[in-house]
Amino acid sequence: MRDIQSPSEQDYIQQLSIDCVIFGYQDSQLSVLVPKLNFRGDFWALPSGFIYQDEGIDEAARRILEDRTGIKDIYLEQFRVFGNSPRSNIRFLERLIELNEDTLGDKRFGRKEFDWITRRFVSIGYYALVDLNKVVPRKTELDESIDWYPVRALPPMIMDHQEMVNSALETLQLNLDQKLIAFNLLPETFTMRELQELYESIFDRAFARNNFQKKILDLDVLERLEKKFTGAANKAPFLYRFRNGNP
Amino acid sequence: MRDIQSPSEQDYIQQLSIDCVIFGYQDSQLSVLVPKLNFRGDFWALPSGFIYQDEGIDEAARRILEDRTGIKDIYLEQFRVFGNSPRSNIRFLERLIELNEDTLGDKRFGRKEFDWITRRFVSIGYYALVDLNKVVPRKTELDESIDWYPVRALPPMIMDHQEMVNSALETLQLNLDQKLIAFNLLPETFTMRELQELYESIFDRAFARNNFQKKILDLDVLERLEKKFTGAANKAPFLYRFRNGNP
DNA sequence: TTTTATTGTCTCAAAGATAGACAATAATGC
DNA sequence: GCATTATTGTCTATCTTTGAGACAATAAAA
Repeated sequence: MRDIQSPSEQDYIQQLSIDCVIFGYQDSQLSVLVPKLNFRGDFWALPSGFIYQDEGIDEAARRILEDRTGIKDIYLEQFRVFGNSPRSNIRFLERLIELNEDTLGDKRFGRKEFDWITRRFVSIGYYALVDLNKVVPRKTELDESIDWYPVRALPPMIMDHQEMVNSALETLQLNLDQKLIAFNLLPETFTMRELQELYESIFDRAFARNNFQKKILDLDVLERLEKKFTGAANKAPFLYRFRNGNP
Repeated sequence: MRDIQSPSEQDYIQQLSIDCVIFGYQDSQLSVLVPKLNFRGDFWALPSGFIYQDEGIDEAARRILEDRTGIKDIYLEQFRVFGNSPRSNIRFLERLIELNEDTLGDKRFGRKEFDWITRRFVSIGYYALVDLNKVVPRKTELDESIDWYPVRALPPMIMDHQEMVNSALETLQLNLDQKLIAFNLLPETFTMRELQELYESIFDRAFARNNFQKKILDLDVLERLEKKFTGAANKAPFLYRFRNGNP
C-alpha cells in the first residue's frame, strides 16, 4: 500500500483533480453519497482527490473513492471535465478558515500547501453506481459525517459540485439503456417492481407496469429465479438476476 | 492578442493538454484534419496545446484550434479524457530528435523544456465539426503540411491519437441525432442526397433513400428552398437549410 | 419526342410502443 | 373452507415508428 501523502507534494499532477458522484439506491429513491467536512460551517463536498504521477486516471478515481468512502469494486466511469477558468476553491477555503480560526491551530495550512490547493483546478468528473445495501461508507478524519441524500434534495455543496451531480445524472439517464448499468444499483436479485422503481427514480417519471416488464424481459438479459414470498396478501413476484454472460 | 509562448513557461497548467479531432466533409467522405510535423520521420499528430492559467478549457480548445489551423467559430465539444499512467510523448520526442539530430541545432529543446514536455500528460479530447469548403487550414511553422484524410484511412499518428479519433467518431455517432449537429459539416444549403451521404459516411453504412428523407423532414428542422439545377439529366433536387430557431 | 437518371412521395407490411383488460395467486378476515 | 384484497404476469387491441417496394414527376440529353 502506498502512504497517504500531503497534497502539496509534487508526486501529484498539479491543478488536476477528480470528483466522484456516487449514486446509490434505497427506499425507492436514487441517492448520492456526500461527505460533510469536519469543520464548523456546514461544508458538503463530493469525494475528491488528486492523481499520482504513476497512476492512470481511472485507477486514481478508484483509489480516491476507496480512501474517502471505503467503497471499492464498483461501476465507475468518467463523464465530463469541469474547467472554467476561475474554477478554484479559494473562496471556499477562505471561508472555512475564517469560520474555524480558533480550532484550526495545528491543522492550519502552510503557505505552500495553501497556494498549491487554492490554485485554479480542472476536475474530471466520475460517476459511480453501488448497491447501497452492500456497502457501509466509512468516513475519514476529514469528514464529520458521510451520508446518502436524495439526488433531488441534496445539501448545498461547495463550488460547482451541484452542477457536477446534475451533469452526472444526465449522463446516467443517457447511458442507462445503452450500457445496461442499472443493475449495479440493485442487489444481486430483485423483483421487477424494484427494477421499475429504480428506473422511475432515475428518470423522475412513471412507467407503465405491463410495458416496462415486457421491454425489460425482451432485452433478454435477466434470469428468472424462484418466487419471493414477502408475506403480503397478494401474488408473490419472481426474483430476477442480471445475466452478464451467455444465456 | 496574446503572444505565443514557450510551453515551458509556468503560465500553462502543467501536465494537462488538449487534443482536437477536427471532422470535415468533402467528396462524400468524412475526413479528419491532421498536421504533419515539420521534421524528418513522418510524424502525424492531432492539433494539440496547453491551457493557460486564466483560461477556461473550452476557450483553450478554441484558441489552440485557431493557432494551429486558422479555423475558428465552429462547433466544438469535449468528448473524453485520456489519462493512462504512462501516457507521455517521450518515446515520440526521442525518436524525433534521433532522426533530426543534424538539423535540430537551433531548434533543440533545452533540458528544462524537454523535461516539461515529456512528463506524463493527461489530455482532454475535443472534437470539432467544420464545413470543409468554408475553411482553408493554415499550417504553422511547426508543420510540414496540414491535410484532410479519410477518417477510416488516416496516416499513422503518434501516441494514442488514432484511439482518440476512434473515440471521437463514436461520440459523434451517438450525438448526431440527439443534438442535430450534422449540419455543421455541410454548407448552409444542401440537397437531401448530400445530407444522406454525410450520414452514410459517418455511420459507414447505407440508408434507404425514401425513408431517410421522411425521417429527416419529420424532424421539422429543415427549411425547403428553391431547386438546385445541376445541369444533370434528371429532376432537380430541392435545396434545404437548417432552421435553428422557430419555424 | 423519346430516353435516362434522379427526386419526391405514396402505400403496405413489419416491428415496436402504449393502453386496457383479466386471470392467477398469496395472505387475510370471516 | 371461502370470499376478499392487493399485486403480479400476460394477453390483446391500438397506435406509432421503421423498412421496403412502387411510381409519377422532371431536367437534360439523344
